[in-house]
Amino acid sequence: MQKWLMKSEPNEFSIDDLKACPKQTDMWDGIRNYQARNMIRDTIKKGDLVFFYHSNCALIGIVGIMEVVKEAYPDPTAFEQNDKHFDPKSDPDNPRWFVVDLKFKRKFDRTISLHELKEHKQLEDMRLLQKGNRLSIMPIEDLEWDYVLGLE
DNA sequence: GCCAACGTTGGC
DNA sequence: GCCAACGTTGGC
Repeated sequence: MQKWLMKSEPNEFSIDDLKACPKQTDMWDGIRNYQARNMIRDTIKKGDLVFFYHSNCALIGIVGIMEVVKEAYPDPTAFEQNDKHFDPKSDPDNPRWFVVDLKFKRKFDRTISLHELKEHKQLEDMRLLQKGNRLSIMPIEDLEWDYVLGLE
């Protein structure tokens, strides 16, 4: 089972928003980056666990855990003209963008901040901490996953 | 295929 | 709001 980290701006969609969804489950829509798309479409499997990361906010960091409950299917927002993620080049017969469904597992008692993650030498190879990294979905090594959980 | 211009991400 | 570090687009 592979582990992941996914970023979201809490102003747009926070871990509390996910928790408030019906069945505490929602589709992770709006991914418009090919590297992230490929991971969603090809690699992310049902049962995988995902760190929920809040970006672009006052307290940046990992805030909890979710679980993949449905594997890739076409992102419907790409076909909706009024949606901000509308992409006229995504053909319903040959979809360009995909989503997975994620279910809330739990929220940490505190945010494990980006600042804090940077202080741990054991985490220095984390994709998240590499300079210039902008991927909104990335794999997490098992050792990194366990280490982060140990900080909680 | 090159690369300049433009758009986006995301920490600060 | 700034801006570095990307990614994408499109003319050539």
